[in-house]
Amino acid sequence: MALLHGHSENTSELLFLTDDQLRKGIEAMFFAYRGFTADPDRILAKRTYGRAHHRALHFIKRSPGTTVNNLLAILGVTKQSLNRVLRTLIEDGLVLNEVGTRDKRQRHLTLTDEGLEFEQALSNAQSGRMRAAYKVAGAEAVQGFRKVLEAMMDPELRGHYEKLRLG
Amino acid sequence: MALLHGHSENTSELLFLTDDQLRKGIEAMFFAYRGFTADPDRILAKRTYGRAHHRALHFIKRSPGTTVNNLLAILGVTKQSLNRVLRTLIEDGLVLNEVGTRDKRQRHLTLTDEGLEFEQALSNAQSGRMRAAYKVAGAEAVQGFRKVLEAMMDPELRGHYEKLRLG
DNA sequence: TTGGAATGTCAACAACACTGACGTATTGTT
DNA sequence: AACAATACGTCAGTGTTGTTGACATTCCAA
Repeated sequence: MALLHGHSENTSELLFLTDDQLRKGIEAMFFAYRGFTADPDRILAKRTYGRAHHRALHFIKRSPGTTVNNLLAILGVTKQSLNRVLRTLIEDGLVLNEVGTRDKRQRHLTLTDEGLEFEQALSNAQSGRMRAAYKVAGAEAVQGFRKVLEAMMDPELRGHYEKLRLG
Repeated sequence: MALLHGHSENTSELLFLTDDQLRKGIEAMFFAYRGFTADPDRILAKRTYGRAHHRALHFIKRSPGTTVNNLLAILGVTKQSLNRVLRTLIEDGLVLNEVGTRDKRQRHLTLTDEGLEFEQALSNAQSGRMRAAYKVAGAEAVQGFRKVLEAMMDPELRGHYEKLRLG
């Protein structure tokens, strides 16, 4: 590859693309994701809930009144898997399931007051660590952090991510 | 909080610590991690392996001759869980399990040629996407990316991460 | 009215994690 | 030599989360 270019870029500016740098990035993602989920996991365990419950609560809060199908697309799981999670959340009174008015096939999902409260606890735990990390790393690093993450997403998922940013 | 300081920092330099920015970071982590694991997952599925196998193979390759206890500390799972994975990898001839010479209680784990080959395929798939993301984001962004991730790790896990960097 | 889309549900299964208990070497300590 | 601790493996049971496949219901739209 170095033979294809005569510029000095290859030895000085592209050093961040070496196998070693990529491996470090991979390992950083692995260890960081563990930290990323550790705090909410502790809260979830008290209720015999898991990360799937957290994810559902998060995206229902972000898009109140969202449909099951929309949630399926964002979460990327089967309807059977999501349904199991939603059923327990509805039974436990954290999520409200209302038949659509325009299209009565659709179910619109909303958080109840208890659901909002629980989601807030999870969110606080997770964003607490994120805030600490942001503070340590600084504003510039945060920009780079998000830039790389966004480039790493599947294009289809990036679409969902962008859409959420506007909401 | 803004009341506690008289500087202009609070409105200009600390805007990256708003709830909105933190939420975006959280969602970016969620969607990016999906992309991060998508490619190796496809390869693993062909063998009825999962991410646990990938992780074991990765860290055994990184630290050839590592012991079971060391791997347990890095992966953060129970020995029963790791044992299930290691057993299949050993049975399938991807991992070598040798009794220690200095301490015969320990088992030293190494990849066989076939194990190295399979790990390489997984690694190529994963680092391919990482390389593409790095290229798009640029060297500076990559620095920030790693900085934030490292700050997000549990201190104990960061220790393992740092140790691996030296190896 | 017929076809298809959205949703829900039942059953079976697998990966991966957990706890708890027990067994077997081996090593270190008293 | 006796005992405790360590390293590893294993059996049994449980739970979350994901999967496929099949089938029913409700409802919109052509």
